[in-house]
Amino acid sequence: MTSQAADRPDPVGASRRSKLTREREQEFFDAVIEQIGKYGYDALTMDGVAASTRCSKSTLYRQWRTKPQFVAAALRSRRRVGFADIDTGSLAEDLRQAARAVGEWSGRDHRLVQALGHAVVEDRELAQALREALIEPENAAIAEILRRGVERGEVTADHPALPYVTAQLFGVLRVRPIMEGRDADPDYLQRFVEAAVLPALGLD
Amino acid sequence: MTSQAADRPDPVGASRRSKLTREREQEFFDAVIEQIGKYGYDALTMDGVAASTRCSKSTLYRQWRTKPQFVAAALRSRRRVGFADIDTGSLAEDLRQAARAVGEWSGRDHRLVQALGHAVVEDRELAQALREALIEPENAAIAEILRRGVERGEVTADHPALPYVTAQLFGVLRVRPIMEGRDADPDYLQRFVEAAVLPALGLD
DNA sequence: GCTGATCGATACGAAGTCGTACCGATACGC
DNA sequence: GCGTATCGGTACGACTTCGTATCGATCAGC
Repeated sequence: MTSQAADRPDPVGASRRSKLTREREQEFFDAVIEQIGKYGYDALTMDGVAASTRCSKSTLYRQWRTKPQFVAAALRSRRRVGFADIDTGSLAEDLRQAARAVGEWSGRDHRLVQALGHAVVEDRELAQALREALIEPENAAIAEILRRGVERGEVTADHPALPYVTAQLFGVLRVRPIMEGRDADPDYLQRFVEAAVLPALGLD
Repeated sequence: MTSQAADRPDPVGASRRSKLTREREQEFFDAVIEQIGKYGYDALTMDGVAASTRCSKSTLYRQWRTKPQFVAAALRSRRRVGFADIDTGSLAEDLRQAARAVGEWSGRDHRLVQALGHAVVEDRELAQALREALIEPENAAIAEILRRGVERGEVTADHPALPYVTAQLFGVLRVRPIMEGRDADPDYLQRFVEAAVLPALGLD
């Protein structure tokens, strides 16, 4: 156990002895995420990130060897669950709130998934980072909501519609912009849950 | 009316007096579609198309001014409906068959939509071509199936789940590869229709 | 047939990108 | 404090791509 204390500016990678603070590092990652969401993975340039964050490319390439590895790191940095704390005691209400949460908070993230859609085919590390950072947490959050519903006896554990709830939710989220040219806002998603998801589950 | 008869090799653009036959033109388009589906829009290169079809870039740039216009033309060339002829007399059965058809035939096309997802944000013409060529026909085919169901009185015209059927179908189609790492094959889609779509419509 | 435009092939300029190398200046570790 | 590694800045080489230009060969139209 080294004397590497905790009241200093919290350098990244204690073993690497980098001068970058975690806040600084997060600036890089935010820039990456923003660029990709706006212009796509291919349009993301290391020069661009360096310029917009006023760091040098040397720094980026010192910390992360290549562009895909850099992006993967940025993705991992935002691993978090947006609606894991939903627990109203009613499956129907949980799903309604989840729908709203997905619509509000996934606006940027689903753009990210869309933008990375083809890049991940070619880079295994990128694909795994994407799954860990965005896909799995969402998956797990919905699964947890459903699990509690089953536990309370609101639906049977082998209800045929159960395995499709997550796909339904994120499916319409991603398809509406293409089909109708409008983003899937919270209202739309809640109406969808009300009209299609709950009835399929035999609720409401 | 000129003597420009019809027993000749059918040149492209009668007014342009091009020497390219329609078959030759279609070869270009096929190469474009294949490249995009495999490697994405950004990875598609004019040089690549020229090389793989053994034509010269001069030819491509003579006929289509820029890369987006070229791609848009290629998209328009494959405007067609894959399952417009489904009409079993039963809404439930129509939807089951549509699900299978979507799974079989959309394998390539939905890859295309995915690959073009971000490119269309920046090019208006490309976006419109994509809509006309792929989105609208699919939309219309499902709408027609639903319309007949309403006509036969199998569902009411204002059934709340009605507006979401198309989005659901294409939603899970596009999301399953990301969520589960597996393509949405015909079996999967039919199970989904059976378990979620039909119950939501009050059928079956 | 003759004329002229289009074809395929190739070379080229301009622009942009990745990743490396070099450079003082600064801040850390001892 | 002093050495040293990392920082930001920039220049660079190799490469790729778009779109244009050039050039002989070939095919259409009259």
